[in-house]
Amino acid sequence: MSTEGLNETPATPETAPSNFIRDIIIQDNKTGKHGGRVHTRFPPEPNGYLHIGHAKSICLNFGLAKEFGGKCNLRFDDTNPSKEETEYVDSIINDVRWLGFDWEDRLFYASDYFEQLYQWAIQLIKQGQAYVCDLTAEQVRETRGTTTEPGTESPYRNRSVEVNLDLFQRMRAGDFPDGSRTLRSKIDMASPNFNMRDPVMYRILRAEHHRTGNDWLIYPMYDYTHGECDSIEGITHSICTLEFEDHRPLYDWYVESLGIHRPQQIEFDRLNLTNTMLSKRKLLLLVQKGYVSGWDDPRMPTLSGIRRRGYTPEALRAFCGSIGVSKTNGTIEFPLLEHHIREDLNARAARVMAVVDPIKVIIDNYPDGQTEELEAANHPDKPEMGMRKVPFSKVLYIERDDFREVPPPKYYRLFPGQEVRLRYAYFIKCVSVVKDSNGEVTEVHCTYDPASRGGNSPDGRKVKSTIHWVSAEHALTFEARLYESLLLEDAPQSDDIATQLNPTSLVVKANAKIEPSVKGAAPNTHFQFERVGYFNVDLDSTDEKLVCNRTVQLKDTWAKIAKK
RNA sequence: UGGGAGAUCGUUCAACGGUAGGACAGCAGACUCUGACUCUGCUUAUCGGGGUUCGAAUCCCUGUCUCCCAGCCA
Repeated sequence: MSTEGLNETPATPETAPSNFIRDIIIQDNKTGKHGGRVHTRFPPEPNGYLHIGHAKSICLNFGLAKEFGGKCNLRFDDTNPSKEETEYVDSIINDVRWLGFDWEDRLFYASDYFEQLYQWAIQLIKQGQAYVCDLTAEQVRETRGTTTEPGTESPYRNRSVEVNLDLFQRMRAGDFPDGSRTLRSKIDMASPNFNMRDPVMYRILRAEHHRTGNDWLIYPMYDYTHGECDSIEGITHSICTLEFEDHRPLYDWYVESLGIHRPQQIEFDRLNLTNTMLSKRKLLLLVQKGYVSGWDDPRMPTLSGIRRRGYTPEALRAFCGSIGVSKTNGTIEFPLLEHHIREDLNARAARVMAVVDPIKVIIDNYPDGQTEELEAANHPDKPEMGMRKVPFSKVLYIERDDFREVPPPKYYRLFPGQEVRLRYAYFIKCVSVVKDSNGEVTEVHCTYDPASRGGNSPDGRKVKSTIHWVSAEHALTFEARLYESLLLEDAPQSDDIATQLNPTSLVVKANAKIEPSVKGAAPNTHFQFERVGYFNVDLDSTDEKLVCNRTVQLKDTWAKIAKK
């Protein structure tokens, strides 16, 4: 045991907190398995936008490479042109970069290797390990067998090498219609692993590819492609998610049959998060059906959505580092993500006063028409972030929730007879209220103590509460977009997305008020609206109209007390 | 049902035959010009049953439960 941290051992690969993949790499480096090299890759298919689940994989792959002085490639797995688009390629490049990772000059595409893959397919045909099959998709399915029964061999399985070579060449040349033939691996129709029952390597598909256009009429399947791409790039550790465990024997079969460099496939559990969905298919549905405004809707778990919401790459990286890597298949609680964004923003975001749901306060004994400027700190713990001036006058707005005509137990904000502090300003005491015909309070009348200017009374008098405010005359009106989780707390497990959506996932406050100092703030500037939450300036903001997104609420002890 | 993988506080990750620990969440308190932050303390776990061992979360056997697989998707 260490002696009270006297000679603290520096963190080494052996002593730092680890995970099973890191352990494998450490072990491999010890045995010299890959010559001490660490080369990983992040291989998305460009068929949608990246989400937080991908962030876990990105941080893992790039993080491991960085830690061990290795490299990590960005490679697009673009073997199915019917689903892939340049729009997705661009967004993925942008998102990985935003997350803070650099693939240097190693941006690759599976489609870069189409010709090589084709040549290797010919090699497998020549080795008697691949054949052209004329069965239809339906027939292939019917002959695949079941969990308990072996499949039956294709009648085309034993064609001669010459015939196979000719047919395969003609598949490429366009002699046959889509779906009429495939190139299959000759492995084992009786294997308990379905992936080994003569898997399809190539299909005939007349679809325009986002990079190769109409050059190809046949496209390689994932299983045939992935290991070889890894091999070409010299990947040492090919990290993927759990559902590919069953594919590993096939991955190995291809690189071994071809006699090329064999990377090691390692599977880990994909990220699951409560209160949101991380399936590309469902996210696409949300976009298509208009439940959200787009892939970058701030409620979306996509990197572009979460970025617009105000999450930072630093927070996301910290989150990914904290969730660990295993094969357990668990679900992370959303509050852990919120914890990390609060932690990051608490350290960096400038404080500002904004009233999201305003109610008018009139200081009866404050001179009409008078304005003064009060000093406010931009950050309570960071004097280097400076001070700013906040205008004060007779008519103010405070948060509606900060006033109660009849205070509940333990409520110590403003109510008739109660004295509170206006942050950085004065002590005020509520003396009366004005109501409209519905009995709703429209004005709260107070008196202030001029001696308490700046926020403290010379007589040492204490107040229980400090509330935030803006001057009605000086405040900017802005639109506050208040977000909650996309899905209901106890969302029913079903494919019907509509029934799972949280109806209050977005609440727009069009008449929110904010101190004038924020005027002109650039999009994506982060603020803490004191006592309310962390917000950032939305892309929709213009010079005339400020729009802010609530990134995350501040922790709210009062809300818990009030609930009891 | 055949194959593959997994099971440790509420959640998640660690402990790699030698004191079950951290983070988040929760609870209680201190501090506070943010009911924020910070700080202090507390609650709670080795899936069941056998074995091996001086000693088992860890090794062995057995049972149970959960996840993945029968695309010409990735």
